[in-house]
Amino acid sequence: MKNQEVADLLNEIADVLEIKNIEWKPIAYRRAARSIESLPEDIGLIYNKRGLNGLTGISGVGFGIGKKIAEYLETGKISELEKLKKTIPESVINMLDIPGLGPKKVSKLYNKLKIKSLSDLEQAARKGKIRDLEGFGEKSEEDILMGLELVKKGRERILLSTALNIANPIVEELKKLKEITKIDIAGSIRRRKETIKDIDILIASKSPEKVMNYFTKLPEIKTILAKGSTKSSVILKDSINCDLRVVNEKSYGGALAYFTGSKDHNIRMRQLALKKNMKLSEYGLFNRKNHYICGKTEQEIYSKLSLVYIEPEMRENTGELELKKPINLIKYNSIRGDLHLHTTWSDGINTTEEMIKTAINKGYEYIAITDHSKSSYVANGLDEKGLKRHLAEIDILKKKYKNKINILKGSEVDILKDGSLDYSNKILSELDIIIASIHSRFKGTKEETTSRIISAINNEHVNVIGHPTGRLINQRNPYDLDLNLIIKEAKKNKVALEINSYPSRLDLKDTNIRLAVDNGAKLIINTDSHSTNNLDFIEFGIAQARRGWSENNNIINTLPFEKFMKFIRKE
DNA sequence: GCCGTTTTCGGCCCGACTGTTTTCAGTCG
Repeated sequence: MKNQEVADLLNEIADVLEIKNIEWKPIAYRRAARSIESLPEDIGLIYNKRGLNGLTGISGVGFGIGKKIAEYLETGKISELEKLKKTIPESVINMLDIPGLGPKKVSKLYNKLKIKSLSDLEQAARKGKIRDLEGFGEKSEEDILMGLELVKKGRERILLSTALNIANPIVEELKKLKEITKIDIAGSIRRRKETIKDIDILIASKSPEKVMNYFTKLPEIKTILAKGSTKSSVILKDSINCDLRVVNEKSYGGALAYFTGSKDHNIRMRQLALKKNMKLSEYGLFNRKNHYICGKTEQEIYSKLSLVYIEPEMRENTGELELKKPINLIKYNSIRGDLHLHTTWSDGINTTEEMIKTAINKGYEYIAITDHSKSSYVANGLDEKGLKRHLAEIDILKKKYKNKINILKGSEVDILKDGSLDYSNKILSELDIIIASIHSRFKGTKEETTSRIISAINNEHVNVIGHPTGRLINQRNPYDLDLNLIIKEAKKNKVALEINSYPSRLDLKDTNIRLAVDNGAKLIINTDSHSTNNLDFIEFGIAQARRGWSENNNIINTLPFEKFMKFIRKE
């Protein structure tokens, strides 16, 4: 999947063009980059199949950018970018990472003061050389030095689960203020994006000053970046930015839509409003004469624009605004069973019975206990003897809880180097459900890894491919594999691809899920729990499924038990 | 550079906040 690479290069072109003060082109490059980032299909594949026409079919990609992408796919570089980079040192571009420095200021620093790099910049700021530049002052120097610190620390996007753990207590704290009549977390958290850059909170209140004063004094706050009567921006002690916006109730829906994004979804909405002779802003929908039409709720705005209501998880401008009929996304309470659970028999920290009781409390109809197989040494995988003892234990628990929940005997079996499985077919046939996963040799070639997984899919006992791409967010890239082929084989062989809900995995990811949905493969949402607490991760898997436009019929563990078992038995 | 039932040329979302200004440019989301 070269989509991210291509998007990064287009953004790089945009950076250079911006510093050169070229208008509009950077916007076009960035729009194309974002569009490619959220493309479900591999851009290389699109080009192979349909050539340049395929590329220009991508929204935001025209002939000019299309040709550059084609050049990159064929030769591994873009000559235009190489040329551009010669006109401006690469280290100058890095200055754009500093908050408060945009293209105009960076080019001024470069042209007037000959500042070429972050270290040049630091020296100049310390020596007080920047304050004399037009448009800069003493405060600018301070801000630059602070920004340099932030850049040095490296501000990685944090996991959705981490962001929620930080944001929720702040919301709870704010709720104590009686002047607040409504409050929501908006932004990418509300869209349930897998990683988060900053926390956006929206509030309805008639006393915005009071809210702002209360907010900016919260103990969680490290630095106040901006404080106005309707908008404040702070850095939290967890080193993540948090923006707060206060509006009145009349504008709450407009503001919620605006503040939830995505940026591209908003822009498209506003364009559609203009076409209908209306204007959309965070204050709501207005007519040409600036008379308020609506804005209390998001639903009425979509409706007035003759659009179907779009759930936050779908707002990425990847075709959702062209929908004629709403998509009935899987609900957060649609899952009937968790089929990927570990216990103390391998690397889990809770016993089988504790896991079962937790699942019962969550109201599940069925679960599967799936400890590791013998090759997962580090995960304390079970050899054949261990597995037999484990199964005997499950049999006892099955009887004990038979009126409360259906318990399946399963295993997460390693897919070995040659594509064979870690247990013999005889043993596999004694189990109810098999998840086959790769846990070793991540660096095989695309062909090797793909055929390894396909061998597993072709094994009659396999029901699920666990965390199919192997990525760990911010830690490890996915294996190189041909997901299209895997999706096709999985569909043919009645094998479900897993949406692993573990916050650092979320594997398949949203665009992969969309690809599977589009191609009719079945999916299963599991938590891969290693403790009783982990069962709550299911919400993250469901969120990603929704981001991939999944409906209930795409996800096998939304099925009632008997129907679910039919799929597992490949009937 | 992209895009089009208002356009194949001339637009390109909209508003808040800050710092350096003395009415606004730049940045951000």
